[in-house]
Amino acid sequence: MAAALADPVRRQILEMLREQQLSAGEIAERFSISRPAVSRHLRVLRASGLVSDHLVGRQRFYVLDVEKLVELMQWLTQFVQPSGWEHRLDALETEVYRTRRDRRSPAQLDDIEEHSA
Amino acid sequence: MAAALADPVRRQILEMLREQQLSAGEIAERFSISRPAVSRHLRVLRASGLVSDHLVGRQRFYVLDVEKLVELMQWLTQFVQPSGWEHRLDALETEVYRTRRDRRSPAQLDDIEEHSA
DNA sequence: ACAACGCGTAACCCGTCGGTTACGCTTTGC
DNA sequence: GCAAAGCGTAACCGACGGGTTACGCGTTGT
Repeated sequence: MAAALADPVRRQILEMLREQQLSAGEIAERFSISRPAVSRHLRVLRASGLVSDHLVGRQRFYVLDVEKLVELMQWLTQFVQPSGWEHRLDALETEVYRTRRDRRSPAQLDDIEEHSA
Repeated sequence: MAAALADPVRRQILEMLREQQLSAGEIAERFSISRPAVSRHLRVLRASGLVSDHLVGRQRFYVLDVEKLVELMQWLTQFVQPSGWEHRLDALETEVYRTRRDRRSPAQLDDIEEHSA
């Protein structure tokens, strides 16, 4: 998963998806690289579980899935632990779902089962 | 910097340094890969500012430098922000020094000034 | 002074990554 | 039904990453 964050393009994609869900095309047109190149970055993000996708007609929409980012955050706490953080991290999960609610639409949650990276 | 965290060996090294400073040899002997290989991982960590090093005779000791990890943490907050976190992040810097205090060795804190990667 | 130690660097090999163009499949619209 | 749109995949290629062995340089100890 950490490897997925190594690439600046992929990090930028995640930042885009922070505000709203986007189709593959919408994402691609914001980069100067070719569309297939972006498509593969999206595949990596998908495989690592950082984003979810769902099809709407001929478009594929991507949605940020913060769960893995929370894991990263938790890993980081072993190095940096401001007082009172541990409990906050427990509460994270709940907060996450609230944030996620109004992003995705019909949304199958199956993709959350994929484990790789 | 994110690229430096992509490799599992390097992440593991950071975890080792969390408890105590270690010499290059001490680090290397905990891996099954060759010493030069570890040495290069250390170079990457050094270049990205994740660790500091200081020489003692013919040994080179490595010390964790959490600053860049704090930056990562801050980047992550744009995706995950439990209520009340923003202020805690401001207080992070101070906490960092406390954590670092009781590592064995004289421990110069100058390394926090180094900016790279 | 000299052998051994601790560590970094160089040269090399090979797998992976990230870019490109060409292509194919499904959906949309006329 | 057919052309165009929207994406993904395949094949190819240069660059990079991480492993190895060989080597060099400074430090330590006798």
